[in-house]
Amino acid sequence: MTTAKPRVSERQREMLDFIRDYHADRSYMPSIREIQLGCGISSTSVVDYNLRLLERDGHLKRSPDISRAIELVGAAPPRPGSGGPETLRVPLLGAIAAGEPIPVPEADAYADDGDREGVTLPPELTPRDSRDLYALRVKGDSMIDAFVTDGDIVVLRHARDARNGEMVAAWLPLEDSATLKHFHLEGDSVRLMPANPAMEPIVVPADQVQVHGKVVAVMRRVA
Amino acid sequence: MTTAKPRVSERQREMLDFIRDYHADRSYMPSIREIQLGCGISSTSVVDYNLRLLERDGHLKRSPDISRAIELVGAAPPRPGSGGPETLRVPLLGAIAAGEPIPVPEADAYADDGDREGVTLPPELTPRDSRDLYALRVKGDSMIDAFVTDGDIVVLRHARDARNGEMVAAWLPLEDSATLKHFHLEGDSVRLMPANPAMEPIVVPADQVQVHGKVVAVMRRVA
DNA sequence: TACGATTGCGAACGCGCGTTCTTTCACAAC
DNA sequence: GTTGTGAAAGAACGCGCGTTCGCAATCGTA
Repeated sequence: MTTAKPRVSERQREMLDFIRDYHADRSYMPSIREIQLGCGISSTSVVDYNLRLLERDGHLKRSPDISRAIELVGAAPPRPGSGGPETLRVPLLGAIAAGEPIPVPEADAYADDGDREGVTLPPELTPRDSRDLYALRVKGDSMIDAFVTDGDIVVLRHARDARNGEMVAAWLPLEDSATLKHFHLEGDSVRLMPANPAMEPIVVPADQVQVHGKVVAVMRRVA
Repeated sequence: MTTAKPRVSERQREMLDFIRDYHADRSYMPSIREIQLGCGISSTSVVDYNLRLLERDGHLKRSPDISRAIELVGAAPPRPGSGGPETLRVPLLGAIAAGEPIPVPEADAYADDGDREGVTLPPELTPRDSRDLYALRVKGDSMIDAFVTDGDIVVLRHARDARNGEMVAAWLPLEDSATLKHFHLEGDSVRLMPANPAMEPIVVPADQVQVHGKVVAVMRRVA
């Protein structure tokens, strides 16, 4: 445990408990005003103030301007197995490169565990939620400035959307191609940043891009 | 399982998948407009319409007038099992950064397998010769152009020399510090290239540099 | 062909809810 | 004393986002 978590005030402790309980009960998060009411606080700004501190100390994450966008980071859902360092096998579904198609990670890809290619993910690289993971081999240097280069293996989690700045596997239906890019939603259009100064960003209407997954880990074997 | 769940349309299936993935990723729920975008639907009212049907059929629960107030009723999917091919455990000996000392990988470091930190190396990253391996955590961006950045874990094989161009952990006895650099032997002086245009290469006589190991693999966990 | 039900589309409307600005009070530093 | 800082309070402000209403397209049934 490397998370540095200084003093939590009594009030912050109560807020964390409330949020945890609320989220366990419903499965969505409470609003600031609900936290205010649930903890007997007399102003929303106090809730905001303490949430800000809790985020600074790594107890939770917030997405600005989004309703009920609180993520609790501390308590990971209990792993089903014991406690030991387990490795995870994820399917290696193919390659991804600028301008080349990639196979879609279908559900049946997880079903047959046969001789399909795969990579083993060490626990150090395994995210908290280990579902819907798959791996792709990187072709080309479109993400050269994001420390991802030709031949790397990227591990992705299947997702249909992304937050700004995240590295995603983006599918362009019109061109029938997919790339690894940084995702930026700007109004109604999406900008895909190649993270390579030699390459142009791609800007398309938001409905002409489909996110297939977001990168959660990178592995490389140096010659 | 007593839930009566009639026909789910293709679109509803997609929406359920999207919501599930979204909630697994963040821990809050998507808004109607996010579902619209994520599933390629052209109107929010269509999303609302289908959510209404999904709620009627018991696939989820909604709280009216509350943002992102969707509850999935289905059971959480089981975690994928463990079990994989042979992985290799290598000791994580510390950190390496421009201008900071690193501990020397001594032989006894491998001896005690106790509570010293370590990383698990998947077979895909394991070199043919798996002896004398150790790992370091990268501090700083001195190798930013070599696709290695702050926080990465580099796996090295213990070595006292290197060929030109290889990435090595170099020890400078005079400064009592070590760095991750590209190694270049030129006559009887050594040039250590930072692979970062903002940083100056280091040129020193060959007897003032000591190679400690060469990088054989890189691992990174993306936030 | 007619007609209602189903499904989908787009655009307002209006509350939900995060954010910010101003004030206040306690306490420590100088 | 003055100054600075952490904690709290209350009130607006304004975008986020669920909701609703009008209207087209498709389909089943008479």
